[in-house]
Amino acid sequence: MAAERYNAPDREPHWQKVWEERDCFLTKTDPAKPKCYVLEMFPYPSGRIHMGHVRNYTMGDVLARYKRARGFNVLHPMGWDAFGMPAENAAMERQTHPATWTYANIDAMKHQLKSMGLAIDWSREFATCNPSYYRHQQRLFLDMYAKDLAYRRSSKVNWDPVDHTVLANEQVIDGRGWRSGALVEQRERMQWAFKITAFADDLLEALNTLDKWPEKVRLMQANWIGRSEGLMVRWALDAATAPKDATELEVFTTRPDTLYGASFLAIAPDHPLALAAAASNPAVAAFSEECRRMGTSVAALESAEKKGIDTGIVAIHPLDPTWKLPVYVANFILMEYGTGAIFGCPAHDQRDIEFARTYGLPVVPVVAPTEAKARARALAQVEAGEAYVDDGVMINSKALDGLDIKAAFNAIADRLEGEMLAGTAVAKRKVNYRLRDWGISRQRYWGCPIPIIHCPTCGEVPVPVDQLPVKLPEDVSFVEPGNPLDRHPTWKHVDCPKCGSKAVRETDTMDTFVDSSWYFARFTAPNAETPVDQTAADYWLPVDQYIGGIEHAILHLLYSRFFARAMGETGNLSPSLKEPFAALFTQGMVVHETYKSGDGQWLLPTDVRIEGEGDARRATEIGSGKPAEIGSIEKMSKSKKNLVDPDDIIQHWGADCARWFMLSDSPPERDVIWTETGVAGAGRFIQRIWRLMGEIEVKAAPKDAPRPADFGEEAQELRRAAHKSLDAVGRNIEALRFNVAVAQLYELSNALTAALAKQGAGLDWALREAIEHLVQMIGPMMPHLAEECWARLGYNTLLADQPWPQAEAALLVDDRVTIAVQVNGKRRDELTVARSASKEEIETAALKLEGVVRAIEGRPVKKVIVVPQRIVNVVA
RNA sequence: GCGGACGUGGUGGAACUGGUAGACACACAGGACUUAAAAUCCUGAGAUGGCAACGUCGUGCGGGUUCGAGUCCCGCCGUCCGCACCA
Repeated sequence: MAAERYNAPDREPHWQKVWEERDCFLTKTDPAKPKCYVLEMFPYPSGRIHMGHVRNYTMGDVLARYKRARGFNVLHPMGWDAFGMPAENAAMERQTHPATWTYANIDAMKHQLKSMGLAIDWSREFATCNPSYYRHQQRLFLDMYAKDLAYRRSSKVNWDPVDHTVLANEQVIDGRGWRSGALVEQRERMQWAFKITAFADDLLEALNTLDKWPEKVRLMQANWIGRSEGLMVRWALDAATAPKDATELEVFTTRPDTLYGASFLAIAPDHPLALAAAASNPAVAAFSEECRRMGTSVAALESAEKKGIDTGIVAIHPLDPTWKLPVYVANFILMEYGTGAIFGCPAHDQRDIEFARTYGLPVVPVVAPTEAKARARALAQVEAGEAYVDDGVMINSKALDGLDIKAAFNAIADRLEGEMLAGTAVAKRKVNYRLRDWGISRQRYWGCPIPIIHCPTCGEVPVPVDQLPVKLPEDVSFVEPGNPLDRHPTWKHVDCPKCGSKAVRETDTMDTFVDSSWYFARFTAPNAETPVDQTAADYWLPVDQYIGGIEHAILHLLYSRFFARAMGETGNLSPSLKEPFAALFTQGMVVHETYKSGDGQWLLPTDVRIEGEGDARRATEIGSGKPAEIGSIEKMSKSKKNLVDPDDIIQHWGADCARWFMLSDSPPERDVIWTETGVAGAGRFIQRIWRLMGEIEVKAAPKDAPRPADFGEEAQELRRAAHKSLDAVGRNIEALRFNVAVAQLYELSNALTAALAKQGAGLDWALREAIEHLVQMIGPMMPHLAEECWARLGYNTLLADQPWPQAEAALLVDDRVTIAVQVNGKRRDELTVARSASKEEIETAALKLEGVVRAIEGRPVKKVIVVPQRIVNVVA
């Protein structure tokens, strides 16, 4: 027999062609069949797929193919998240039009994805930058506008004063514009927003129903929504110190119980009171100006050194009119949260205590544990500059002393709700959310136009539905910074649809997160005349398994959940749907070693040669022959050049090899380290299967041979191994534990290899059965190889159309089990008994074991714990 | 800064609901085949002591609960992710 190697790069295109010619993966809406909608987050068309895509789409593909084999009508589509900044950057750098660049990238990436052999229904493909998609998105916007779910309000942007353009947070580096280098300013602008806060409670509550989502994602979303119950408290301002017309300051607090520990008030730099103070106080104005230069990123604001400035304004404590507190402007107070003002209680808030110590403000503990020692410790901790944030009872709080914090909260709230300031209650209980409305305005060209016309007489006028889509003009230039739509000579000038007078189009486009917030629904009927086809959506939704990166844990997923609700409210989706993704899986990243040349330049893995092992491992720069430095393992990125091109891998090893490696070893939710040796190992396994096929052809029973009446022990053993794999691999694929499924397939191959050397009744039949099962189980993971093997086994059907084989229950349980026997918790021996052995039988046998007798050393046996089929523990 | 996760041999990892830690793979070492190499096949291996039988230690660190802890609880350390205009 010729030991020919399996030539993947030669065979893979063949099977891809066969699948395509036979329309294998085209899906029809068919209510008669059970459905399964498998979706991976669609890619941004950057130009080339990367290993992260390979991993993501392989996982989805395994599940999609497996579910097909299990008899489901599987929807597994693919599209392009095609709007976004990189296309505009490319346009500026290379003088290409964003559309040209994007569509060329889509072509290239589609070609690459096809070479992976994915079981995708390509007839449903769409790109979000195509008017045939965004026209429906504009429709959704108008529907939301009609329901007041889309509205305009003033909000902040990063303004580059040199380029006269709005910058994304990632374009602000150390407070400066990435191109101009100018100090960035915060500016207010009228901007469009979606009213996601209208659903805050529902978005939070419904997290409980998402039992197939990772706990951590639900937690992150819950924290992001940030529901808190607190009190709005109005503080009177000392008229002698306050700016004209400013008589009070309203503060939101979740800890009114600590009011007696207050030592200052702090407001955001853009709080109206701060602006008023700045008008007459140059120092405050200068400080506020400095804060504005921090940009709009919360991370930057909050990790900056805590700073503030005393405005000179004095507030009067709501519980004691003689108690006066200073009002500061502070850089860590956010206008977006609560009222943009807080009262500082240093003893019980870490930020406040740091602030108080910097500015010499009093620190008075008002909560402490009851128990003396714990109280002393808590007070010492506060003394040392660390806030006490745990539970306790009130101290230094007059009438509240001795109450627990919850009772104190209520006592204060009740009292202040009853007291009056300028005719209305001083305080009011309030549920507050951290979640803010979703600002969708972008001052960019390459996005979905917002279908609104601004008329000097009629105001905001929606573009009539029959005039959609509002298409992006094609004749634009990117030589100057700023939004090309804004400076376009004709596009924005239109007549008002209502009164016919001269008006202008909205030139803001939508955040690209809008595009990706409803694409899952569009896939169910990608050519429908309405955004969504009810019948198709009702059948297919929700997505049964959604797979993507953890970096989308909050925004994209929360926005999609919001869209499902908003579309329900506007009649675009069934209101009963609510949750778009029934199950979510977040996969880890693909990481790789980094390399640097002697002069500190990053090197591509293909530019270095690695020699040696362990500590003796050395890298050499191939071009120059000079030694290179081996750096840390990091997420694959262009900047660090630690990239591996999927094309190279597929051309050299084949798609199956890349797929198999992506599935083996690392658990899918964790990072996987891409290594050359790992790919080579996967390549070896492919050849091993191929050789196994050759040997089996000689020794196995022919196709369709009748099942023997009796199996010898060897045959029985192999059959048990095969059927156990069948059961376990199926369960592990369903649970997306691909690495474990892979290990089980290795074990079955080992068992097959071992069985080949044996003889026994029925073994030839068992070999045939086992190899067929192995090939079928490999099918979802390495579909090309599996088809090739299937044909070689004598079938002229497609493996892709075969049902998953049924495991025989009788072969799944062994009648004898080996259990460990411990003495005082340490394993000393083991015992093989009948599965059905009773506790007493096991105990008797265990106590006789040589290892057990030795370990007991003649001591009396105090107790014997027997867990049948598991363990025995002798306590002596 | 805030929020969230993760940590097991030389390496990636496995271990069902607290029940034999290290399955499976990579790398390594020895052997077989070969003129030789590659490929392939067989064998070995957590660390440590011992010729061996066998013992001791061992799941980031320090405590705790339990007959029994990688798994549960408390406190640390380290690494990574998100923070609203990157997608």
